[in-house]
Amino acid sequence: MKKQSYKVDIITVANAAGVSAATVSRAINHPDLVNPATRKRVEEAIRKTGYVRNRAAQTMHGRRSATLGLVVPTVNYSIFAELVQSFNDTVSDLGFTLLLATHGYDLKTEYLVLRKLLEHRVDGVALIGLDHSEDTYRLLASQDVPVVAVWNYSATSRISCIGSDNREAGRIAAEHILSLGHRRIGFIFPPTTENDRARGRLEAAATVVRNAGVEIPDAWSVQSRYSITQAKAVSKDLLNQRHPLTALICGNDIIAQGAVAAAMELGIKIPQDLSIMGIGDFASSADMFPALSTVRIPAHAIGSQAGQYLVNRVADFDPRDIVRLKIEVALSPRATTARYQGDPEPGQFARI
Amino acid sequence: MKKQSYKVDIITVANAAGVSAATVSRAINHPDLVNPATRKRVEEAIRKTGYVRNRAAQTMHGRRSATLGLVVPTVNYSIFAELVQSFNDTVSDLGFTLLLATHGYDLKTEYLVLRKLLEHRVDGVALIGLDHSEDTYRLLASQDVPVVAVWNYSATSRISCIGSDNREAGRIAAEHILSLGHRRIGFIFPPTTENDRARGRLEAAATVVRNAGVEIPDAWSVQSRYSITQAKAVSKDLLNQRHPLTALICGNDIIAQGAVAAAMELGIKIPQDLSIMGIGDFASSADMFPALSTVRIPAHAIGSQAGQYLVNRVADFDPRDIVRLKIEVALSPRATTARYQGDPEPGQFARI
DNA sequence: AATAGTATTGCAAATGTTTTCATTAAAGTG
DNA sequence: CACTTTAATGAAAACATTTGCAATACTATT
Repeated sequence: MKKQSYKVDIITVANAAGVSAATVSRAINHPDLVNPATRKRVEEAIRKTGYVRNRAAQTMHGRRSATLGLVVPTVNYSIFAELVQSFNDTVSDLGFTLLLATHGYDLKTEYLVLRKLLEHRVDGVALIGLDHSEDTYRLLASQDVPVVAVWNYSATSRISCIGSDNREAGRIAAEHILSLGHRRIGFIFPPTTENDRARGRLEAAATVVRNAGVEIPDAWSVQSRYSITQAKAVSKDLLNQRHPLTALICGNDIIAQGAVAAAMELGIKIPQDLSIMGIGDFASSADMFPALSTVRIPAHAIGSQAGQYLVNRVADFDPRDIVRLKIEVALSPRATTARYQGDPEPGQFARI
Repeated sequence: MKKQSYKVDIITVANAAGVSAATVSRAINHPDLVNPATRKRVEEAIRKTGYVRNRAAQTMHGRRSATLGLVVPTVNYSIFAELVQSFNDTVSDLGFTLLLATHGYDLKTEYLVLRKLLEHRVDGVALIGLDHSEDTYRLLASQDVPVVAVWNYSATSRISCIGSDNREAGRIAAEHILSLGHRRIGFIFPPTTENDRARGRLEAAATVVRNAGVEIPDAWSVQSRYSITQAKAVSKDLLNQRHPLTALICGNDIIAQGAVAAAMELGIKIPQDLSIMGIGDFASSADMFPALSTVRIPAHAIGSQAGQYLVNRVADFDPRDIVRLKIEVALSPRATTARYQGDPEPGQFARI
């Protein structure tokens, strides 16, 4: 009885319950509008027929699709994974299903996947960061779908944004290293084109360092993609050249983890011989050994706030204006950074 | 011109191109059926009007929804993240969009999110493992939607499956440890209820160890959820009790990473004082320090094979019978395991 | 030049809901 | 008891597309 092999639609249910399709629809979407006794009968009929309602039809009618789109560069590694999880948890509890798309750090691809999400008539969409192609911004404007840029905060964003100030994160990382007395500082960052997160962090960190009168030789600033394997290789390379580095500022925790592994493999003592600073504070950073010093960017809070905002926008609780929410970052000094023990007199950068 | 504020549908495009809606539809879905010149005009009209086609209408018509559902326990931490990524990459290239849902290791929730995916009329759906509620199996059968169980292989699965044999993974991990001469072995595994992956691994590992004549005191076998923080705490606890353990077999790499961090923090030398074995081989395992010995489960291959299979099933290229594909696991001995140096004469377990 | 075949297009039906409007029944109200 | 509300339901239109069928215009074939 339960295994209806052929299409069971709302009319099948209506017949089974001895009511009209309209009543079945109401029993599902506006239970308070139908007589409790009737409702019971409908529910029973749904159970018996094995009916699964068709959201496509609902969507087509102009009602909500009950989906939200989320576009991230990648879901590999922890950063965005954590964000995806909290975003999903939040919107899922509120009745939405997640349409996920990734673009592998390519903004042209981002435009294409965004289009696909809009074809599915997502009720709202979240993107990572504020670096997007002009096509992307135009498309979003033309569809006027609720949208939010997640991860980055900017006071001048073209669209609503919920996230942290990456320049601040970079600044804090650099100030921490400087305040420990380091003057010979290496930088390992991801490519900064089409990536405002990394760009903001690097620019701010480098500026702080230079403003403190500390030079950054070109050879001490290298690039690594978002991959622990590559980060480790790049770090090994850098450290093998025996530059007199005493500290390393990394663009994110994954790179920092690679740098830590590289240093340990080379027998460099952390933090005695080399301080390593990350940015991000991923799930594993606090629990690795030695525990990673980093700047905490609260991915969980960001994801859940973004989800909440989007749901509110869909329900039209929130205003249609641009909203900008800044989630504060915080220094998390742990075991991979320590005061420089060498020649410069300690406290020399106390003014920072 | 480009920013059509109000609804632009297929008819708007048809008018703009001076053709019928049917022709526009064909130009999009069956380009070969329409005159090249007309097609050009239609494409131009689409561009000009800013038309974004409505998949809901298409879905409703009974055509493909062009979405695939993926249900995972969680996307936090690397395991499933890696799988999600490769699955998504594969199906995305083939024109599908991913509907993602998570259930937090709760099978009742899994049923509910699966239902939501089916409401959206996904063209196919992938679940993790083979432990599912009876309701779930019934629902899948009644909807006869292409489905595949990912991650686990079982010769007797009720539905198609693509994955590795977790018992084999557990066996290999245990054999590796035994072959190194260890006899005092601790176990840290996740809860095994509603989780056939963990259960298979633990049962097989324990069986191998016992069959070798090695006892496993209850106190040496502890549980930890899938969290590096908890794993580290649990490991510290276990190691602090000063059981004379010489090796630890962990249910997955996350737990193993926590165990490694715990041991290092306690000043226990790895692998000299303690060997630690993981299962999974996540992205970071090879590049952490010391590099983690583990059993490789090729998440990337599994995800991409599963995606490919599902797409084929949707296109009806694959047979409708149950397909079972076994992805081989492999020992990845690295730096966290070493031959036991103590009292038992080496080679004592050579017969294993 | 007539015929058959093929390529291209349009018309209209069909898809599964939701919702407006109308209708009926039941319940208050004076 | 006649009259007005209120509650509960149904009929049918609307949503945006796809596709079977039919019609038309070409192209080849004899």
